[in-house]
Amino acid sequence: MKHINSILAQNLKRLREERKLSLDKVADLTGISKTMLGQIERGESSPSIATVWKIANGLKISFTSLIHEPATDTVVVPADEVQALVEDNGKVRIYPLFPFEDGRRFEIYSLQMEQGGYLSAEAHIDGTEEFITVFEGELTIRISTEEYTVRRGDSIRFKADKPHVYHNSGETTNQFSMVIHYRE
Amino acid sequence: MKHINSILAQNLKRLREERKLSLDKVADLTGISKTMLGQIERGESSPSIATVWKIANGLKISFTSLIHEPATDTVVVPADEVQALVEDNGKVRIYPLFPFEDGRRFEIYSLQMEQGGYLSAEAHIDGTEEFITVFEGELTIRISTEEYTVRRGDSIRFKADKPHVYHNSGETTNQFSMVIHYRE
DNA sequence: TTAGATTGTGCGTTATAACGCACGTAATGT
DNA sequence: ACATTACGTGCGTTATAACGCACAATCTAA
Repeated sequence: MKHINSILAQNLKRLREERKLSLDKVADLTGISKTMLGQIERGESSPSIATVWKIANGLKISFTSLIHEPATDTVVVPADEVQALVEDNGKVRIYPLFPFEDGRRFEIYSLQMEQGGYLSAEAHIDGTEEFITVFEGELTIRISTEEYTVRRGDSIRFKADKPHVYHNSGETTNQFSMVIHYRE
Repeated sequence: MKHINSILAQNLKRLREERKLSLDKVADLTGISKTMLGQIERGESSPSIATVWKIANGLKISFTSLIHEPATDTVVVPADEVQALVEDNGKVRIYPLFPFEDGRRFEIYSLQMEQGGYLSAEAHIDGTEEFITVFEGELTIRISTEEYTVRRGDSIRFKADKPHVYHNSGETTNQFSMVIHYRE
């Protein structure tokens, strides 16, 4: 969600400049105002799919070529650019580091829970597995009736296609990474 | 542009019902209000790409699977569902019948020009060709300095990578089809 | 039957996409 | 030097996406 606008921005700008077209020309070809096109190129706007469709048609290119991420070998995600989701009245902070994207069947989170924090998760889609490594503090996971406690340095893998609960059972704030893998 | 909303609508509804999810559940998974989700499913809204991105992520599916047209063998385009583009103060009406779509390298229009109507077109991208068949009246096309007049039943093919002008040189309203082919 | 929960839709409000217009800058021409 | 054109951005307005709330219909429970 963070990138999609900038991806479109880059693609549109690149495609336009490759063809040496002005914003006016593209506006004429697509039926989208050049003001809007400019804002899209600068990543200042999150256009509707109808607008993107018109642009693709006007430029005679596919929809996907506009939203497809130019294959990069390396991506850096600075900590301060990740906006946390908070749960349990701020006691639990979830950082989505590498969200699910086409091609990959997993996503990676980093989580932080204050002492006593709780987080309950619905059952994921069938066959889904989670891989957790604890870097700080202590974490207790309850899956159905079973309960597992993992501490600093420990890891755990479990099938996440049933409801499960995370709980900071230690005395300090904990921190751990989570990889969620979705079956093909 | 006409369909994109309904394509997304169908895909979303299908994917949701396949998994037996309620709008509330999907709202929870995606962070999009169920009101909006409902409107999208009914084709009443043209969501922003950021919204579509969130839906794709929440449901763990690719962006393209949401906007990809379910392969249909047959498509009917009723005349009254084609909204005309008008030029030359209403003297020229352009009906986009089969717009450019990924996979195909051409698009098909139907045009109608009242007596005396003019329509000038910019140069298309290099290698582009137009195929025109006149079904009613008379049509004169000027490409650079050359001029060609085609009448009912006649056809013409020309390279459209330079500016060209269409003109109804006859005494009655004319009508013709136009196929524009873009080089690979 | 009645009470409770769950589902999808309608309504009013707010946020923002999208537009037309006009301005500042840069490039071009004479 | 000046005028002219072309290009991209800022501003104010309008259209509409997106939200929260609440209602009507359907299903469950007892």
